[in-house]
Amino acid sequence: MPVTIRDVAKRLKLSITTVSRALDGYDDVAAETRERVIRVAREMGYVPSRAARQLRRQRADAIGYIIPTSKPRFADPFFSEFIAGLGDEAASRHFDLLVSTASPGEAEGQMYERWTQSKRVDGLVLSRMRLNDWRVEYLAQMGFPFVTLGRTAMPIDHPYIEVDGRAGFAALVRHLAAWEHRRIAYIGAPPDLKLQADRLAGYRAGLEAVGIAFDDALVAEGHLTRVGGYEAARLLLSLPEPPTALIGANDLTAIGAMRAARERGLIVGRDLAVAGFDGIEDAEHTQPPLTTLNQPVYELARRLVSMLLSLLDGEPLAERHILLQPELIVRESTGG
Amino acid sequence: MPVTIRDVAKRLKLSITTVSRALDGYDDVAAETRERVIRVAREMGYVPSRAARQLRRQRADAIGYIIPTSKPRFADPFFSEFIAGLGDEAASRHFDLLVSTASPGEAEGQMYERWTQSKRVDGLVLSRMRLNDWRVEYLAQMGFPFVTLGRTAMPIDHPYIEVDGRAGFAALVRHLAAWEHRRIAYIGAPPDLKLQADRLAGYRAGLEAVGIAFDDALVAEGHLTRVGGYEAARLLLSLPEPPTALIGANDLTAIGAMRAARERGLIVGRDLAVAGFDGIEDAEHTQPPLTTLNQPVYELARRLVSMLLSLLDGEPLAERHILLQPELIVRESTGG
DNA sequence: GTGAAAGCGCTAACAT
DNA sequence: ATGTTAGCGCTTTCAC
Repeated sequence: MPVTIRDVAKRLKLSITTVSRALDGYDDVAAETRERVIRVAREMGYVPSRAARQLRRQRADAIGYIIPTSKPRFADPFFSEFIAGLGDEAASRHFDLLVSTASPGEAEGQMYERWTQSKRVDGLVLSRMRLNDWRVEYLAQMGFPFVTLGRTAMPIDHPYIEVDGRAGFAALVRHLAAWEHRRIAYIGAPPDLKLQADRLAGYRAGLEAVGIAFDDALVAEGHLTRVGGYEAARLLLSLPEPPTALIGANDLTAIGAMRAARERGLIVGRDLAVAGFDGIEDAEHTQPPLTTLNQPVYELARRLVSMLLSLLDGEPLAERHILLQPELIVRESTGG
Repeated sequence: MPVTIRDVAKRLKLSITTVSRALDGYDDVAAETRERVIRVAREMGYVPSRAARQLRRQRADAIGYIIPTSKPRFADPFFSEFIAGLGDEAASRHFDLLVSTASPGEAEGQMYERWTQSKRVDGLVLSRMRLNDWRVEYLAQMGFPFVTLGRTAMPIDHPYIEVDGRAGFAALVRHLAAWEHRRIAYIGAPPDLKLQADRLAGYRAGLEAVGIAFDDALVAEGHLTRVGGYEAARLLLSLPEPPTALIGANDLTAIGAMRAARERGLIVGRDLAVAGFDGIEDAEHTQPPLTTLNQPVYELARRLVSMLLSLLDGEPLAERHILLQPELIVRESTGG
């Protein structure tokens, strides 16, 4: 039913080879022929069959991203923006983006296997890296192309972009200390995540830099969710000596913490400083607006795809490892 | 390099035909043979090539969703949840989900064309329907399978699920009127959207039901975004006779409106009632928590995919048109 | 119950 | 500069 390259060739009284090459812009077809081919192909509404091309070229012209989430409602705006970036960059390079969700666990492994084995995708983008990440091990060992947002703690080399959570949180702690905060709490992420190791290290480094002793009791674990932040903050705020400042591992955590503060009758920005990480749009609209460390998620995503596609094309990467600094955006939630 | 059906056949000393049929569970292979085939195939790590299968069967085993958004940062959690639902249901049925973003306009048309023409996907899911939606026209005319979240105003029949915005907003207005509100404002969506027509109609129907005259001045346009809601609310609240209640076409709009209220020194829930639509998670964490009309986005998405896949399999749909009622969730933002 | 063979639509050696 | 040919890996008649 649909127009094939054969139909076009027949109409033009050319071989399908010539048509194929003309369409792909090879330079061994006469300029005039090429133009005729292109014109007629368009007229006839010819669209190359992806499946045939893939089968022949052994390449899917698609990349994949598996959203790492545990809940059906992965309400983190971070991912929305990330996916938008991935999709836009991929589309602009005529690649498809396959998306799936899988919580870390068995099903996750199956997804990765399915996509890599069946060559449904030519490359993968990973995010929310674990310190010890079997995905990296698996893909590296398979020789399957991938890029990651963030590193692991493993010695396996691969292209990545990382946003410097350590430096960011250290700067944030110094900022809070400059406002006379001495009891600064940290609501972290699950301990197996690289970002948790980094951000916690940054928090500790910041404390040390300003001469505040690290206090175990002021560190809690959230789940990078509003609810996680809320619950952790409730505990921290009910301490005999509650903190005067609260840092969330991400903005959602901080937003949840703000709610806990309000419920205790605290005015955020006056009685309690709160800050997060990510720079999601919500953070501008909270009451009061949230101080945060901004990372350019959309751009990050585009750049990652760009790196991945270079990898696929066998082009050398200008930069294989990119470290970006998050930008401290000070808003009312930390006083002022 | 990868194991093909040929390798498996050779190892088993069977024809590829038999292997293929055994793997697909046909009943004309000896049970014993089938088991051997399946076992050996697994042992050898055989994974069928998608491209080959697609080419042969003329079917992609994939569905597509183009996120309708105008900005790079499509921070609406609605879409996150929707995509999660689409992806999960698709994956559970062994389909891929292709995702792309395109703002309504020319690029959007190209995306739809690309996906339908190249048979990259077997079916499409549409959302955020327009009253007059060329996408529906185009796909219907092409005979391309699709399902939609929401209807259009056109006479073209297709499977859809719709959440009754009209009934929802009518109920919401009645609820507000019961709390003695007489000046109820509505911050709508762009006028070409079906949901806007419905929700506005519901608003008007609600007013009429409780005997409040419709007042043009109390209707503003947002863009279904926080910023849109914020700006519209600023205008409305600076009216000589400002509203005492504010309905946003969605939760983001309402959240933006709450911010505008705070900036004017109004206490939401006491000086001003605010309500939205969607039931996104943010709405539970605002200050105060937001009254909203909840729609089960994740489930909707799964059901839409389920409908679409039935369509692709030529199965008759149990229900071709589904109308669901949103659930009014009353929280503190509307007093109480 | 199993196998031989054709062909999905395309690309890329290898002619000419 | 253009054409011939051989598959890519799979499914599916059609024989046996």
